[in-house]
Amino acid sequence: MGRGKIEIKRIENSTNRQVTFSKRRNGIIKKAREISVLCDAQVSVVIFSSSGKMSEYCSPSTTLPKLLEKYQQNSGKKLWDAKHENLSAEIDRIKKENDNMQIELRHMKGEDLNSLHPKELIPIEEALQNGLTVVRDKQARTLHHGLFEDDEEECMLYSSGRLLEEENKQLAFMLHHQEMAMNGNMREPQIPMGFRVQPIQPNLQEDK
Amino acid sequence: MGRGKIEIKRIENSTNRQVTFSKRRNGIIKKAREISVLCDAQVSVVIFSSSGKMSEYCSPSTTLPKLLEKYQQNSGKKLWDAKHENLSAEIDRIKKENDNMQIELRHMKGEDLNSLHPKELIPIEEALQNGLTVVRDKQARTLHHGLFEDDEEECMLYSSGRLLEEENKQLAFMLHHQEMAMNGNMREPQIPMGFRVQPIQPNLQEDK
DNA sequence: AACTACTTATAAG
DNA sequence: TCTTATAAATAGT
Repeated sequence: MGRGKIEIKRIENSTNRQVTFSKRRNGIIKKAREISVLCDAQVSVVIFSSSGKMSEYCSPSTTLPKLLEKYQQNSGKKLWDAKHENLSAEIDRIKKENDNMQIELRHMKGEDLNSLHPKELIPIEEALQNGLTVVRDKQARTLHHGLFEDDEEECMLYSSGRLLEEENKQLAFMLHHQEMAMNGNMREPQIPMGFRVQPIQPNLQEDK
Repeated sequence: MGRGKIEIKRIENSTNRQVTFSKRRNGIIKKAREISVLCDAQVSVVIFSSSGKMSEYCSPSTTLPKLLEKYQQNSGKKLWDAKHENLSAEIDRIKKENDNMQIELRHMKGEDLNSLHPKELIPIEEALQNGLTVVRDKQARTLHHGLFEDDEEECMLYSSGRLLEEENKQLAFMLHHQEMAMNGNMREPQIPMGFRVQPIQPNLQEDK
């Protein structure tokens, strides 16, 4: 319909193509509107031009999501379930990760240990011992270097902690060795049994 | 376009309406096909008749899901909002939970402690100490009640662990108190300073 | 479902 | 974008 008949094949001239697109797009959307009114139909039209510009029509009696829901029911085709399944799978994956961490954390806190084989306690104990050593070392350093922020509480902590600090370091040192002897190495303790802790005697040194 | 001009309003005669629907639906789908070929466009048409019969067209260069994905990006409208959003929100929630646990776990293992305020080390140390106490208590009980599975290693562990066990319990006890004194309570230690650990002297009891 | 007179859409200018 | 000759769609039969 026009001054000449045209073949239905890609219009090579870009300008012509664009003009024709515009006219025909309007035509289709007009027709969509008409059929929806005349025939009480639900219609959705989505058009992307070759340059990516989008146009749409959806009959006023519905919405695109509703219409697409109906489409799925009617056709049995899945429009977005693939996405949903991906998301669901992702959720499962993360939840599993979560559970594992939760269990590990519980174990570290001494909870739910009954379900464990005695052997499995050993790495947990080691991890705890190691964590404790690191944390205490960190605390000791903080005390040493006065790295506290400037609030009174910490000043008090600092001054009153002075003595305890030295003592604690000794204890930590002793303990560390005692624990190491106790743990993985139950068969051959590495320090003499009669060893005594003598807290107020500040000459024991950390390795350093 | 027909023998007479018609007004664009619902066709009341049901038969006429159905016939017109059929003709116009074909017309729209034909036009959709034409524009997609002529203008290199991506087109989707979904039509439901008033009686619920569905017809569709989708240009061959794409699929409905792809096209709808593009639609969402382009329009910003959510087509499968509810489910999708819920799932995404769920993922975010779990990921956050995950991150928090990960951080806690790292801290328990003595990692990433530098980012913490010295005060924050205290509860961690307490948790570690508590975990250690529980784990060791559990190990001791296991030893006591001979709950080991039947492999040689554990028999050795059992026999050689007997003495160490008692000793360890004492130490754990001492330590626990010492730590408690050191930690949250730096200002008022709860056990005398001169306290001495005397490992081989099995009369100290846990509270029980 | 086919016909066809008429309206409508649109290709080319 | 607007015009218009012509092709195409379609209302009524």
